[in-house]
Amino acid sequence: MDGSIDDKSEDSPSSSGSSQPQNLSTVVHTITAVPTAIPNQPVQVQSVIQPTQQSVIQAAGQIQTVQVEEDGEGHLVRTDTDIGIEKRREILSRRPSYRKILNELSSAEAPGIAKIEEDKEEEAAITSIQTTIPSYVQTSECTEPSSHLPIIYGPPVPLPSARMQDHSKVQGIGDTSQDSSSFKKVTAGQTIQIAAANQNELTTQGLQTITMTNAGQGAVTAAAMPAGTTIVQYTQGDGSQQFVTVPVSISPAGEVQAYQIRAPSSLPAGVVMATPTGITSPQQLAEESARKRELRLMKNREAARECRRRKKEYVKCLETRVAVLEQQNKTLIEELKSLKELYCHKAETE
DNA sequence: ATAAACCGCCGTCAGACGTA
DNA sequence: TACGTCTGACGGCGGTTTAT
Repeated sequence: MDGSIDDKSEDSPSSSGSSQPQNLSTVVHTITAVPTAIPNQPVQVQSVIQPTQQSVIQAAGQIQTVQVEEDGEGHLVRTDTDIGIEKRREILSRRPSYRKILNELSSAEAPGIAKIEEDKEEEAAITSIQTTIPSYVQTSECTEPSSHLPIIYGPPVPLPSARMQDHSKVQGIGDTSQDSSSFKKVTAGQTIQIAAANQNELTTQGLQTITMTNAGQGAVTAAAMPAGTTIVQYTQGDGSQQFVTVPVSISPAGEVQAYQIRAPSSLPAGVVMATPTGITSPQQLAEESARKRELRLMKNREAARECRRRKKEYVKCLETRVAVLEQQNKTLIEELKSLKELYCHKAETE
């Protein structure tokens, strides 16, 4: 008996994600697993547990050491030991974020597997990849066994340009200079060409045009848009349209007061922020607070979206894990059974 | 056909937590 | 300590299913 229970072929249709199941536990050498959501595609275990092998299973904030030992009589005995009560308390006190959980899963089970990128790395990844890979493709290997893409968590909407964010100041509506102190007045409704420090970068990756449309004049339907706000529409390099709400005061002469449009790193992807200069009146303060609220809501919207996406992925990951563990359990039971039979048969012959 | 139940998604709020 | 982020909870909305 070589410990191999299932001798399925290596190229089963569901084996595309063999790298992922390997990460699930060090106990099982090669497992081909599919989420329970896919029926009639059995989880395959090609090489099963070895005595005295130890694995750490981390899921849903639970840390457990699974120790499998041979008791000297051919019986496999599993003993569970906690990894530090402190640690467990720490985990139970506040559930870690889905990002953290997935990161832990990834790092504990597969050093090679890509982790969920941190925010800074996200931006870098977005710069290089996001514009070419649709967001729905960018998913963890845990949930998409067939995917060999790195885990990249990005916003659903491609960025205008991450590099633009780095430059951080696409400034001076209509102003192509790099001097942030010089802002020019423009007339509402006109199309503005935005320039960056490196024009080539901008035209190939980022913003191309911005059209300022005065929502108050009915040019654009803007429900629940605070008074004085204006929708800034810009066209991305891929031709898709993006909209940003910007508070703008129109002077009697029909001029837009100077605003600095920038994209601070703290903002969600695709969001630029307009900072008014020289606001003093109560009305302007109210507008400013309304703008801040809009911004906050926008960011929270985005955060909620991301949170839900992570949660979904986490749940999928857990489902996969359940499938694998169930199969593992089944295999162990079968192995125990066969060993018992073998033992009994041996005892009879002697 | 239609009302009710169910489900999934979304936006918002509140509170906990992390960080500069 | 102020601010930003994350996430549970809540309610609304639209689509689908089911019973009548």
